[in-house]
Amino acid sequence: MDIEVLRRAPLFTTLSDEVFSALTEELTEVDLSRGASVFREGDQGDQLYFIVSGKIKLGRTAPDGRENLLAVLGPGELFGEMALFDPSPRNATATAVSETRLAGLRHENLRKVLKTSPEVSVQLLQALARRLRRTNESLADLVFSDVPGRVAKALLDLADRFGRPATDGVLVAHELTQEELAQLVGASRETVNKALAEFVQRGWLRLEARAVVILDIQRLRQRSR
Amino acid sequence: MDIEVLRRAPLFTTLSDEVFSALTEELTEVDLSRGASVFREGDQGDQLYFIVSGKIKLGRTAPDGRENLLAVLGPGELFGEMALFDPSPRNATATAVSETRLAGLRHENLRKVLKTSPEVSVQLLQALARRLRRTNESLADLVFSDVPGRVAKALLDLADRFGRPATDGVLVAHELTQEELAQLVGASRETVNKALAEFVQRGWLRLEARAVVILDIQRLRQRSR
DNA sequence: GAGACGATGTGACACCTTCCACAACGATAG
DNA sequence: CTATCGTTGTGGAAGGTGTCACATCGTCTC
Repeated sequence: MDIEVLRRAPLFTTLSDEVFSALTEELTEVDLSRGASVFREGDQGDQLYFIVSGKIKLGRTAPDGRENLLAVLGPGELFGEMALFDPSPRNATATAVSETRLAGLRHENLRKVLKTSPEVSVQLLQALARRLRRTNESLADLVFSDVPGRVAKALLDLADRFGRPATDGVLVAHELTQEELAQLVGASRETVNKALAEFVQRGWLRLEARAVVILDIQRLRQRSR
Repeated sequence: MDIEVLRRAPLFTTLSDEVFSALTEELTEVDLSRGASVFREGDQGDQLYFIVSGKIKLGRTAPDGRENLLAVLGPGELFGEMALFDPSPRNATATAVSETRLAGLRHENLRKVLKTSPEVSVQLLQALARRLRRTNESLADLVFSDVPGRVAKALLDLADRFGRPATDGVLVAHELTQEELAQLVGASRETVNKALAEFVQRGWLRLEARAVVILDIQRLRQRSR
């Protein structure tokens, strides 16, 4: 188990070495390949997960089968925390977007940590507050922006979190298909594809396999408002 | 200050009498009339609020002036908690929908309580988790449902929280204008008005001044899916 | 290399929703 | 009582998006 990533995660940086090592004893390692699910909507579950490496998408399925992504999370981020405090079934499905390694923590073990080091609860509160803020943001975007605007915003957000400087811009290896990107912004694949094509045609982007290179971040940012 | 409502609120029910009375010493009373704001988007603020009586809407404003409601909250509910843990400006404006009385609690005072009774942090975590769950729900609705469906859903939700049995159905005194209801479901006032008119015409609803009476909750529920 | 299959690119059309326009209604102030 | 202003009720045009339909491309397998 690669504990370095965990040590650096906000939730644990404040912990003393002793508490932290006691905690790592309790962690369960989970490995997933693309498309594999950690849990599904409706499941019972009381486990909290940290992403050690890879990416996880949180999605919901409508009765008619359509899907919608709530978030795409990367290394260092956590999910499944709601099950710990709001005792109802999982309200989303968590699926690996790429090869992914997780560390799982059971409710009872987290309890122990919360007892011995209450500052962890503040960290958890912060994590939840941030997530709520992001979700509120997405909600406002859905109401205010058109599809191209939401695509631009999603790309910028992905760039912030997964982007790496390249020779001619920022490489965003999001590892999502256009179908998944469409589910993330709440639109059809076709419309997203046309939005992307327009951005490419304007010279703001270059498309690669499950990745984009942002060439003109200024214009893209302007279009996202 | 009417402390009965606070005593019953989930956040405080677990507190001992001593801790609770120490806490109430720290509360600030705030009275608002319809349209008055507690805080605005972009404000700095480190206060958490409980609704003693009345209703509060949390809204966001787009650069072009359009508005969008994140939630409408009633007695016993709390808001403004994100400012405590995610140290950035308010990302929403809180406005009274009717005559409203609030109890405000400053960050430093909450800290004190968290120290002496850590179970409060679990309650706060639960409150945030519930809110996140609700927001995720709204997000999915925006993607999956058409405007009439979202209106039906919003009415059912308001009925759950503010409804009272009446002679011929459930009276929902939401106190919102159709404009506000439209902002809540993320649609234009006109479209919402037409959806309501259709429901009335089908005999599912009766409209009253800033209220509705739900006559056929079954059909309405069916339409909301 | 030949299929096969998933992912991507693109056009046409239908439909829902917004936007604009205007009428009707109700409460409040003078 | 009347004028005003916010709210509600409705119709029609314009525009964005989803759906459908197919072509193209790439990768993996045999």
